[in-house]
Amino acid sequence: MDQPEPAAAPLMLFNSLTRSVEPFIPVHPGEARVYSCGPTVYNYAHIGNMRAYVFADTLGRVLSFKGYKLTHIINITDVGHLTDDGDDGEDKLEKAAAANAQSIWDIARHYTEAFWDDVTSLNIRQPAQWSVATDYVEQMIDFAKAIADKHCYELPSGLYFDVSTVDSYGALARAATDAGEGRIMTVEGKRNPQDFALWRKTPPGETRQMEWGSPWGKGAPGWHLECSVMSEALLGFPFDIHTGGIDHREIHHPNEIAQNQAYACSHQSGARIWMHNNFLIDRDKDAGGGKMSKSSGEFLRLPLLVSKGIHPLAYRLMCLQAHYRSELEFSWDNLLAALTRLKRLVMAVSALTVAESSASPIEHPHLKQLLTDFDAALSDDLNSAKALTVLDDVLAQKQIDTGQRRAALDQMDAVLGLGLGGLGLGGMGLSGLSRIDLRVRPASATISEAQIEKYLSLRKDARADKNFAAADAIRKELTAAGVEVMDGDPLEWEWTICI
RNA sequence: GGCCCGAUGGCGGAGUGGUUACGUAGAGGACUGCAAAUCCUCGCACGCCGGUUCGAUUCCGGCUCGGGCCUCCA
Repeated sequence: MDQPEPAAAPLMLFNSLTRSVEPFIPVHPGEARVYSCGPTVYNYAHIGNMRAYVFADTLGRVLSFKGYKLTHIINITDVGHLTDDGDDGEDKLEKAAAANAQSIWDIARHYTEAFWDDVTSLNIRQPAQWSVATDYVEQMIDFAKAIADKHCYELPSGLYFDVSTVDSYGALARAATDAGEGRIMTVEGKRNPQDFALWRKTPPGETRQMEWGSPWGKGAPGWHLECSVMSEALLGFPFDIHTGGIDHREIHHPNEIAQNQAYACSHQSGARIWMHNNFLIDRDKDAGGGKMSKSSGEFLRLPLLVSKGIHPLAYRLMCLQAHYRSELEFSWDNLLAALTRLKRLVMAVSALTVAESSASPIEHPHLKQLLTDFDAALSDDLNSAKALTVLDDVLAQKQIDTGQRRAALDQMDAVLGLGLGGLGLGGMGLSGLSRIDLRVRPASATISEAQIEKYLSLRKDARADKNFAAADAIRKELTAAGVEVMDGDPLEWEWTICI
């Protein structure tokens, strides 16, 4: 007697525009087109920054899991980001180039590559395209030309967008339209405090490393323009989902929407759904705690975690344990807790041997139910925390055939991206994580692995001779060297992580 | 000053009008020469004060505390 197939849950997503959870209805049937605000490559990304890309990746993986043909764009901002809001502040990249006596293009390339390294480490799938802002300057000029007459005005410092020319400016931010006692810096001649630059002119007598000719003089595009232009060029208006950090909800995305409305001669915002991830919070900061930010000096980068012996996917798991719209507290204890969980997951998964005949399709009714639960959790505005508990549940069903369970886990890990299965790692070509991959050598370690093996071999002999005093002495030495001995474990030893 | 959000066990973090996920830490057990690792089992929480309700951690109001945005930030 066949059970009816459980219906897949409709994908529900929180739309910042309406501040409510809405069904995902693609603009183009069967497709999902997503644009994510990417990094400004004037500095390294800290782990808080990377939360945004873990989130965007999770969204993309869920869309793929639900059967949509995904086109994901992430931009690289290599021009146009100012050090202040006055629209006449220094360009961050120009500033960084000057500080390091390097070409601005070298700076951008260096930090872009560092960012891509982090993306790879976190098993974030490659987007359809990394759109680089400086490749689109001509299109930005064309875009600005198209809206200049009706929506813009020129000042000595540049071309400005008049926010009063579009409907309901700032609706996304839910901000009051009058400036009040806001701290927006004024530029002489701006019509509205919120007006922003589409084009920033190079001040007379100066030359910048990055500047282009335009109808408004030599200069560089404003920051907001690039996302409007690249999202339109690569995805077309309207597209499905625009993502970014929650900080963009107040300024950058409202400005982007205003430009899109002007360009499309429509009240539509360009994207149907705007999604924002919340911040990673670091309470332990000297300055009393708060969100991580690049401008406050020291910050945590992924390679620092790795240098302490923590596998980067532990950070991914830490992100997945929380909802993307919740603030997430960073602490080393937390990260280590995620690392332990990841280690146990990897062990449990690798213990599932696959008999050739028993893999997919999944037929066991309980496993089918668990897959349905997994789908329901993620379809409920990406509840990855709950989805992870379903994954645990699959591992706990010891009475079910291991091949069947392994197949179910592979499907699940295709969405979670934790490198568990090895079969379901869409796009990355990473083979499944093994226990030994998680044994990351800390930078502070001084003992070589060959030495460790030698000690362990000596200890094994001592134990065989029941010379426990000698065995314990060797273990003590290894402990002092940051090596934990584990006799009953096939791995035999592990690095001790010191924070 | 304006706008907005949050408060769940030791820590982190889901969720819910009535049996309160999960992880990690902790306790007990198995295993071990011992320890570790692993496995099994088990405690432990819904900021304060009112209101609505048969019943509130969950809904409403107030309070306290914390955080975010209004500068650059994911």
